[in-house]
Amino acid sequence: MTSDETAVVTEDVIESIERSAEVYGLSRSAGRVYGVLYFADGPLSIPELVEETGYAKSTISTVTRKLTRIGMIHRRSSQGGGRRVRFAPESDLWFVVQDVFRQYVDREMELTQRTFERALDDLEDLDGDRSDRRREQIADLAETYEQFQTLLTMAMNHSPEELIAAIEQSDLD
Amino acid sequence: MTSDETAVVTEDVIESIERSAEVYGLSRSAGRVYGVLYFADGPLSIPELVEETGYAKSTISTVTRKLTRIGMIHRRSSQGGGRRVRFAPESDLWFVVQDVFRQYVDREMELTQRTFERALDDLEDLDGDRSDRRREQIADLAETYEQFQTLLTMAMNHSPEELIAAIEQSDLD
DNA sequence: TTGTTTGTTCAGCATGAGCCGAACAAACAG
DNA sequence: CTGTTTGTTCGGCTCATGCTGAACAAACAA
Repeated sequence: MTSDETAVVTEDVIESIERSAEVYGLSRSAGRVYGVLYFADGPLSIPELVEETGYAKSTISTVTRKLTRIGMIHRRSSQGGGRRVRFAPESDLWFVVQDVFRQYVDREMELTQRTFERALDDLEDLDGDRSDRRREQIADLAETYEQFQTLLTMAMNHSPEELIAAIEQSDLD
Repeated sequence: MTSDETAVVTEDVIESIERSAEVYGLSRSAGRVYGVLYFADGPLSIPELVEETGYAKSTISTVTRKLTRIGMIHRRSSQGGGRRVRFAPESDLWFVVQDVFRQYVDREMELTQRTFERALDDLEDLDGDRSDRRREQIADLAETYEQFQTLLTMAMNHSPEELIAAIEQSDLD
């Protein structure tokens, strides 16, 4: 731990990353680990992360596994041989968001739409004002949901630059 | 509680709404309350919601307050006079999303950007390789974040139809 | 071999959120 | 006024989650 005038400034930014991590459903420790790795001079091992973050070894082990699974950090394993594993941050966060979306949200939305479709099928056979109203209500819900789904799927297949350009372009009309 | 052949089908849809509510950071009970109101024949009072959902009165009171605050349901108060308050669902969910975003996420992101700017200012005065590297790293982060911010802000100022059309249009190039 | 370092797993503790029932306040009906 | 209905607030319970320390396994060094 060498003397470093930039440490204080960096600390503020890492705390900000911590808070953002929490907003997006990760733990504070996960944000801290990512932040430390982001500013590190190279990949860090678990003991080094323990030293830098102050968290227990077990916490670092769990957190690094989770962050690796969602692609926010990467294992630079077997570098220089040995058992020692090192972690490096993924700097393209948009890529991470897209990947997480594809794994979780997308699946959930498809399941929901399937439920709507099945409900509409079941109502097909029924007569009466009530079932007519239900059909309409569920069809409305399904349409809104499908719109969200379409929008998010399209967003996940483009870069932020492309999306911003597309919307700006359409605003010129 | 009259006999209703559509109840079974509706139940599946409400459960689906419950799960979606959880995904977006609300409680299961909040999803249930919204679902019941969505399919109700008119605004419901707290005792009626207790009857329909099975939750305790205190839970309904808390949940309706929260849903009202974020605009997912509305108080149809003082209808027919008296103290009895009734709740109706907001059917335009995109509107709700936009509103919640403006209140919470937007504020959080602006705060984060302010932190980045302050950090860059502080680093201005320092010399040396390390502070040069820090400046670059933080500038990268800030740029990514600003891109997200821009994108989301733009999304919040358009309808889903407009957004989908804009992206589809740009895909034709 | 024996000792050291690295990494994982697991039981236990603390904290926070959701929900409940009870107590309370407010409005109305008789 | 007394009793009933509606709505809010609060203490307490339960469950999930983050974090820890300790025990364990695996690789290396002596």
